[in-house]
Amino acid sequence: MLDQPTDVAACASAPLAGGLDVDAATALAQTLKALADPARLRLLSLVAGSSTGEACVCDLTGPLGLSQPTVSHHCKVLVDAGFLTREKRGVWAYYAVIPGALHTLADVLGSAAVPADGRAASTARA
Amino acid sequence: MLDQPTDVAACASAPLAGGLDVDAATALAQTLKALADPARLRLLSLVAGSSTGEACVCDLTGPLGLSQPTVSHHCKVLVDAGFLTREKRGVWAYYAVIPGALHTLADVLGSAAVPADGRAASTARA
DNA sequence: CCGAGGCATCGACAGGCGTCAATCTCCCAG
DNA sequence: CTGGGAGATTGACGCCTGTCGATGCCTCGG
Repeated sequence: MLDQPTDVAACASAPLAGGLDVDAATALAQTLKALADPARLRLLSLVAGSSTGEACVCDLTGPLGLSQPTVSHHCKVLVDAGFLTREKRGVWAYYAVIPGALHTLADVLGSAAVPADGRAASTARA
Repeated sequence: MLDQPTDVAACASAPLAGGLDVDAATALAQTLKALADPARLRLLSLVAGSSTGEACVCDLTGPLGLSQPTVSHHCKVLVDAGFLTREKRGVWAYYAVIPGALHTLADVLGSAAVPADGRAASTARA
């Protein structure tokens, strides 16, 4: 299978123009970047696994082994990325996972995972 | 480094011990971090959308607008994360997406995203 | 009204990561 | 055997980010 001597221009001829455009890739990367952190993954898991489905910052600092400002920062990132909701009740701020947020992301990744043969991915709108 | 929880027992009684453990979270975060980059997302998309399902580095530098070392670096990251395969044929190195890699990741995220009603993913499924 | 406590914000620091220029290695063509 | 080209590696630089201590805000209890 090494018979493309004349077609050596394969490297330069294929336009390869498909795929996500720059801003779509940037947006998806930012969403993924919000999850690409052990502390935030564990934080999400703790909140999701809570008996009431929500947790305040002081509940998370212990299990996570992080300081209160750091936990607050991670919560803000996850809220900003659309994975958590923040509800201030009295002195405490309760965070809860947004149902379907992770599933939506999983669906985007799964739909992009069908290369099949006819360039299925392309612009897989979010 | 690892501090010992002094058991402040602040506001809630729930110990919140569930969730992913540290190493699982770290591993998943590392996989996600490999995808959390616009250049790598577009690279994957370009390779997956290629007519032959594979592409060499010199095919990617143009569409990505990145230098050859940078593209090679991103390819290495994706190969290391289990999203791409590398096959050296002659002078060129052809990269192809591993079928099911993205789907597996999507499945992990999706399964963790089903809190159903109470606690869901991870441990303690009663 | 005043003290206490939870949380967000600020400033600072260290580490990681993306990027490129320069260089090296390897393989093929002649 | 020699030249050329593709790709990987190295070193350096700058930006981004995770982390913490200190501090301010805001709400509740007394």
